[in-house]
Amino acid sequence: MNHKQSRQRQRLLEVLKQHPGHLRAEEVYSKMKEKDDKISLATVYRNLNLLSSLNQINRIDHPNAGSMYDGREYPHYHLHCIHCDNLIDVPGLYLEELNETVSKRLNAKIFSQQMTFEGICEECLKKE
Amino acid sequence: MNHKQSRQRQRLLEVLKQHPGHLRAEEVYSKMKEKDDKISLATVYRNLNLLSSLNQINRIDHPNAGSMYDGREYPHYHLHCIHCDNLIDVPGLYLEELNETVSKRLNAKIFSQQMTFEGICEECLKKE
DNA sequence: TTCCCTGCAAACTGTTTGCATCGCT
DNA sequence: AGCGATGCAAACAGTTTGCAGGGAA
Repeated sequence: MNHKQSRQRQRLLEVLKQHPGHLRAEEVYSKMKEKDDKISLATVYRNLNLLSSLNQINRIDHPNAGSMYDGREYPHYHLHCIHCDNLIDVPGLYLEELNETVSKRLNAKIFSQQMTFEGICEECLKKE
Repeated sequence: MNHKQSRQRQRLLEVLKQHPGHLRAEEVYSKMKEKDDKISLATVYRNLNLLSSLNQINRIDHPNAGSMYDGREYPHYHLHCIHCDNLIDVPGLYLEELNETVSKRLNAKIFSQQMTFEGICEECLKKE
């Protein structure tokens, strides 16, 4: 399919690139409305889907809250803290090796990957 | 919380242990009904949640179809084929090292992890 | 002018929950 | 007896879709 450039899609991308953390669709939606960008939730979803399928943004499956998105450009993993429910970025260790080894072993083609560690983050460990 | 042993939970675990692939809640439900096990979908969900929080089964977030479960006992990753939409098991390479490095770097405690590669599986590549 | 994009609302899917009852221990 | 587990149906949350109108190329 051929894509046109729309104000909404452009702004949505900016919102994600500028935000340091992770956002769910609803949050992107309200962030854009705060900025006076008229947009509907359906459009947010459509653009999140489009952009992540083009690998321009990352979709992360949050175990308790649907999908979350980030605009990070370098490959990374996530730690999901089962106490505070936050996602924390983790450097993408062994990524090259993993992709190569896996694609060779399975004779598959790999485009991206998503690694989520389940555990307890530093903050929450301190509180215990 | 204290758990009792119930027929339904026991059988549900058997179903998952015996099945070589991955199942979603609805599929577990119908597999159990085929076997004349009376069970409700709500109970399937409750037990899947319980067992996976006890790490007796694995929950995998399927990008297009909610959660899937497997009863595998060895740690492994998954390849999600974007053509046929299947999940394929992948050996859990570098897992020890990853867990150790990540928990040290973030000062976090890690209980489990979930890695999903997005790509095209061997079968589907052949068909192209 | 042509298609893609959008807004709105309705529809859907997967999952959770309240309540009364059942059944381990 | 006591408390967790279950079934049923209703409720929910997140996401998708049909349709008519708007806007890039």
